[in-house]
Amino acid sequence: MKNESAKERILMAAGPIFAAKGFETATVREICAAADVNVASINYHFGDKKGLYTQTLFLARELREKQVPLPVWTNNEPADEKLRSFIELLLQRIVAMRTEPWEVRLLLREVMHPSDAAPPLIENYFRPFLDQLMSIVDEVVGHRLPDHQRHQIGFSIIGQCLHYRVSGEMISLMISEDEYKNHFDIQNLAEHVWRFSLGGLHGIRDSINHNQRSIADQALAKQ
Amino acid sequence: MKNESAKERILMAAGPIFAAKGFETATVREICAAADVNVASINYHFGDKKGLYTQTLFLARELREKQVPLPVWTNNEPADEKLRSFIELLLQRIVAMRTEPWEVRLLLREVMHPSDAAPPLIENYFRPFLDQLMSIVDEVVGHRLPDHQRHQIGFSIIGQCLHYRVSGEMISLMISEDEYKNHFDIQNLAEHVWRFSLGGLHGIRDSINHNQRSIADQALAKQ
DNA sequence: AACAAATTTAAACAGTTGTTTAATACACTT
DNA sequence: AAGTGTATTAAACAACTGTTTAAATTTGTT
Repeated sequence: MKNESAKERILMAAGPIFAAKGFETATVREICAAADVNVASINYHFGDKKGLYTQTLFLARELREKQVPLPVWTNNEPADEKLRSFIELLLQRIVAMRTEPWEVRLLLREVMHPSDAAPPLIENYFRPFLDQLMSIVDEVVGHRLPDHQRHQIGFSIIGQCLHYRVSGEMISLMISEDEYKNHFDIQNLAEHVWRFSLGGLHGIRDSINHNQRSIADQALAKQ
Repeated sequence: MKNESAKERILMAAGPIFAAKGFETATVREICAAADVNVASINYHFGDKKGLYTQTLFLARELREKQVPLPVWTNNEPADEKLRSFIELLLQRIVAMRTEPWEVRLLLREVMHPSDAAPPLIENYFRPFLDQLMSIVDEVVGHRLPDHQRHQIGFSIIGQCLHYRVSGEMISLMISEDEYKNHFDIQNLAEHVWRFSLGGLHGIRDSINHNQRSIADQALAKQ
């Protein structure tokens, strides 16, 4: 049972607990009990509680990177389909209710309340993710939009997905159990967010083309 | 300075502190110091800390209801414009960074981590809000969609807005200061979310019409 | 086997937590 | 003015917090 070293066991035990309770509410005694080590071990190996938290956060990112690497598509995959699978990946990463690993919960805590450890997390983890999403958006729209608009669109898509995580409990309280079971699983949500976002992107694409050639827009306005 | 009763002062002092720190991290001594009352007063007037929290939560909803009542439009306002102003209201209510009152922060805490006090909050506050949004969606789309789709659309719009609150700090860390100042104020965000969502809704509307008469869809597919 | 360094341990530390107590002060009616 | 119920107070309570100490144990090296 004690194959791993005490330091490793602490690190592994700390993850789920910090993720569930946050830095303040999680206690060192609780973590040490879960790791089956003495209360003094955290201070010996990590200096203090904060040191352990930082190390745990870095470990979470490292593990998550290996678990779900950025997707790579065949070079001629349609942009719409890329967006579809990206959204599904996003939902699966973030919102997967039952099997959600502690790494996700911990990283989400950091998203909502960034600490000093946030910047390296952004550069190595979040920005590449957002970049890939935005490059798909470029493809769907037809060309590269201004930075601020690319960001806004990215956040619109991410925001929709994240909402089912952040407000997930509240949502399940607001709709019937049947509706929740039948229409709010990952597959159905991905389908909806995809269609909704695709409509938004087409609207943007068409409003640009409208300035150049008003054909498409007239057809839209007619019906 | 002590015009109000001790009970009222406690209630007023507790709001901002619970909102800023959450139930666990906020301390009774801190609240009592802010209210300028004895430490025993909370237990005397509210039974225990939890009792005070519940009362504070109800007060927050009550105050917020008066501060920002649901908007009422002229009967012939265009649906698109209703959606526009609803989104702007939503962003103003939720995301207004600087002047954000403690009531909003406290209610948002409850959205993310519902307690036993959540159900009455939903019925009296959140559901009417969602209902109004969905009825606007009905107007834009042209008729009433199935319940699950109405909900999904509502959550797509709310999710986009909420994201700027939930992940606001992280977003400000991810984009340049200039871009943030110039393009991520309430006005610009409302404009974007509106256009993006309108596109999504038009997409849904057109895909329905497609089944009946394929004119609009052909025009879309052509360009 | 013997020494030295690294690790683990039980115990105690000083500080904070929410809550309770019993004495005091206040407001109000009779 | 006396009496009564309400409100406030300082003090102490027991439980818990992160951290430190110094002794005991394990580990690795010569």
